[in-house]
Amino acid sequence: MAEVLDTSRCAECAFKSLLFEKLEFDELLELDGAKKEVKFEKGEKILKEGSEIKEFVYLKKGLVKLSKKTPNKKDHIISVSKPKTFIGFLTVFSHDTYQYSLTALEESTLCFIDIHLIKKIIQENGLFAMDVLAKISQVSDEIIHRRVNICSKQLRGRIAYLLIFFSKDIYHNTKFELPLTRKEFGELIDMSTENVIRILSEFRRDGLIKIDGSKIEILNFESLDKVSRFG
Amino acid sequence: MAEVLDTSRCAECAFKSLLFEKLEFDELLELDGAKKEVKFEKGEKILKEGSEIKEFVYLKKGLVKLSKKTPNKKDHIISVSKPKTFIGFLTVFSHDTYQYSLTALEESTLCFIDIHLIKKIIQENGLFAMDVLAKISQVSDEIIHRRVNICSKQLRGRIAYLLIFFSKDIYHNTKFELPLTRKEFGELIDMSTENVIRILSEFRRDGLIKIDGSKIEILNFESLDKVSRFG
DNA sequence: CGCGGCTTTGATGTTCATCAAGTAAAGTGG
DNA sequence: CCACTTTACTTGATGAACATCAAAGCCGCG
Repeated sequence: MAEVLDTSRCAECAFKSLLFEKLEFDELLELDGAKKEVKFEKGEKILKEGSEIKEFVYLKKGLVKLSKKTPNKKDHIISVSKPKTFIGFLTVFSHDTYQYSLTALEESTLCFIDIHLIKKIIQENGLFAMDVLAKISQVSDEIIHRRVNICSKQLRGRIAYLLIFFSKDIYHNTKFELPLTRKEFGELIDMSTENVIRILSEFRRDGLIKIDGSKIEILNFESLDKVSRFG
Repeated sequence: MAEVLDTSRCAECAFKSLLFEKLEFDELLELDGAKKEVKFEKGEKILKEGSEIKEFVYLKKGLVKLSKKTPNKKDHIISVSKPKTFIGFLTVFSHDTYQYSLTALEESTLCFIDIHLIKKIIQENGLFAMDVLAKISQVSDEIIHRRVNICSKQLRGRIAYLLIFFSKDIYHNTKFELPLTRKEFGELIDMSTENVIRILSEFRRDGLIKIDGSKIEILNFESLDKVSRFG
């Protein structure tokens, strides 16, 4: 179950994150008081789409997915978020309810900060406002960029693109454990589970990757990258 | 050719736009001095991807497309922007160069405002900062939402979705002139020109729409909407 | 032990891009 | 003004890409 942690100070954690660099010390103290730090197990649901936005969500550690139900009740994964980013950026300032569900893909630690406090600090601290803007802009831009890329590729290209994404952007390693089931993998790049498996096997036969269950190793990064760009 | 206009005051124009409601009068005056208002003809290129960001771009009147070249040199349309929105929101605060090209789809009037001035006002005026955040969040969210929707549908659903988008969100009318060629239509929703035509003809045969060149009229909104949601 | 969920492979039919060919409209140069 | 090119649009035919169905193996869990 989700477990509320005896929190470490924001000052220590926040200094590591780009966003909070611009905060004054008393603002950080105020954050300390108003935040909750919660740990989630792999697979645990963090937020449900449609629920009211009360807090600003920061992913301190771990990996989470943003998803949404389609009209025909299928799950659709919008994006996978790396640690040290703010989730829900996309809706927090323009909606009253979360537009996406949030689920932990690995054991993850999240900070929940009262949304009114964040808004207050934004209004009072111009540098902080600029940083939030930069971050929001960057996060949105990445998501859009990835979406456009994925849409315009054929299946082989999509799989390759996603493998390289996990390797380069998330794990910084050619060897990693895929945090998604094959089904989720398909939901993230709009293809059937069967074809996810088929193409992964194809890549294995072609010597591009090695697979052992959810453990994946990229053997030929250059070729895979070519497939990702032109497939 | 693009024509620099004898500009009307920001105060008048801006008061109509949500974003500028929160500005003080002297800030508006400052904007007046720092902005350029330019008119573009249909088809004219406004910005090229890769060029340096010096200005904040506001679409006062008209319609523009955001596009990008794929690695194999094809054009890809990211989004179509309605008037009274800020373009380039997606990159202005996180990059030095524009990530997308901008082209006028109709005769359009755009305002260019020195980016440093905007950043200065954001830092000094908290309410303005909050408004920019809300807008940026909303614009990004819409684009992501549309992209995800389009990706997850089959061709019939995509075409229907886009027709309804133009009818409801852009023209507020069941009758409108499609501002895109069939080819561009395809570039926007990732499908071949031929299939755009084929499916439009199909919709015509089924009595869902009426087509006369680029003039389109939606005859059966409900059915088209069903196709859009479940196709 | 048996059930359900995840994974895998093969077979089948649908959806879609591509190729080819033709028409219409619109600009271009003499 | 007319031949000439170019560009957008349209339809049909073909094959490739892909989803779906079916069946079987695997593993964790009650």
